[in-house]
Amino acid sequence: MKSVPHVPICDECIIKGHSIFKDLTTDQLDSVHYGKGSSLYKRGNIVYHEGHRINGFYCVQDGIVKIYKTGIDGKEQIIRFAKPGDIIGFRSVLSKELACTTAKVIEDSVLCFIPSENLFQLVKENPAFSMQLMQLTCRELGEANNFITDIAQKTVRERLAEILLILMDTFGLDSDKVLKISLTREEMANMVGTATESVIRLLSEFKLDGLIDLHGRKISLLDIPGLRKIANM
Amino acid sequence: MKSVPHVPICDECIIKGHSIFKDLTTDQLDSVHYGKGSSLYKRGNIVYHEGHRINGFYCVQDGIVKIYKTGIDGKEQIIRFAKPGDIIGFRSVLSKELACTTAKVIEDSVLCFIPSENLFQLVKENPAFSMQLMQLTCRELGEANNFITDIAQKTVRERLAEILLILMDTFGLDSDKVLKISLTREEMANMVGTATESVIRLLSEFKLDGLIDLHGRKISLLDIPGLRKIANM
DNA sequence: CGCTAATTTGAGTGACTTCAAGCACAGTGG
DNA sequence: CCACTGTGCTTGAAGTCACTCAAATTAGCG
Repeated sequence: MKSVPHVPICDECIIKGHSIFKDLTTDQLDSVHYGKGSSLYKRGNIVYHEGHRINGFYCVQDGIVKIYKTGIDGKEQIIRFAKPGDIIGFRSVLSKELACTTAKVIEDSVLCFIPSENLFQLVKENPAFSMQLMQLTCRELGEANNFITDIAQKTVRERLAEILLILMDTFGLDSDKVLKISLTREEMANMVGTATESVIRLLSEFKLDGLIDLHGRKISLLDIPGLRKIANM
Repeated sequence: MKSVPHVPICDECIIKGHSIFKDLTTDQLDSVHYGKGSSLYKRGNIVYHEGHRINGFYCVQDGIVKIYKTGIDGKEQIIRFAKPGDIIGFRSVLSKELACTTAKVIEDSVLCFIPSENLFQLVKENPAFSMQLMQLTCRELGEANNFITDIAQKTVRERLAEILLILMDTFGLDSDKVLKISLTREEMANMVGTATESVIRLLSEFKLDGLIDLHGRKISLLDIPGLRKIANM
């Protein structure tokens, strides 16, 4: 990572409008802005490491960050992806625990770092901000519970179809119905909780059934209702 | 459920000391106390239903409540158990979503119901309380992430051993090393995310290996290090 | 410098194995 | 007596292993 020539101004940040920061006063937004640092992270950079202490959280200004846990013999379990406007690392800051996940950049990113004290100060003086933060964690918790149920009850095939649809909802499709996020088959396997080979096999099956089309990492979702049916949603 | 003859007084509630309520002023505790209702719930009673709106949350005064989601063809996925001092339903209240889980009493319980407005009021006027609540949800989120990784990567055998240890940590053992919570094999299966038969078979295996002892629903944990080894912890 | 050669990384396949689900049925005990 | 526990047997989904092939990176070198 390296520092960014032009530090993005929170006040002007597109992120402001629809994020947890939307209830901050101009003064509070300024305090975030002046307290923060911004850095450019290249693909592959680690933002923070599982088990390490972090003394602040990050706001994704640009790029995509993969949040994952490392399980048995180093196998990754991807928890979520953070895209512009999302914040990462706040869970560990708030609960005052060590980071329980690793954050790795998968598309060159600009991240703003906001120190813990700043966060705690805002919670103290702005109840609306606290509510936003709480709602965010509660929504994430709800999603985590859904995922637990899926992973425990659905087949790999169902989960893979579901993940494709979730990726579509999160990152969208471009003109040719191609998913706007590029993942390796291994990463997809680490989301679904299966082996890389199984993902490869199932994706070709989906292609054979006319549900999707494959060109390397480009995956086009051709038959969304069909995928939804397989995913049991 | 039926109303309790003697409404437990928050001020005197043992729960107060170690719960999210510990930072409330006497006035605030009073407001919770006078705004709340208490009811006795018998085993099998449903406290709230997945998909329904709930206009408040519950504090478990006594008993055990099972929190679960209903997945494909009605199969339960147990998310957690709530014991005295725990609060349930707050996730949906805070995120202003419909309940994403069902809460069912598995040991006769006394639950205090605290209306949403009351909760929002406290968040507004007591930042320390907000912090407690946030830390609670963040810790739960961390646990959920752990569970996702486990269920995605560990075998049923490993998960079952782990669940036994988690139940020990949560509910403790009595004099004879017997787990202080009584679950059906099906409920254990619904925690682990497996079939009832698999739980039965694995429990007998564990017994054969001298790790546990079985007397109906009474499960004694004989060799905790052994279980920990199997669970990969 | 430019242009192969060498290495790495990811996608894809086939053969084989194994874990665990599902079904059917037999006890059993509150 | 019905819900729960327990057992045997079968089958299938998915994991593992062992490769090939293609593309992308890096290194080597005249």
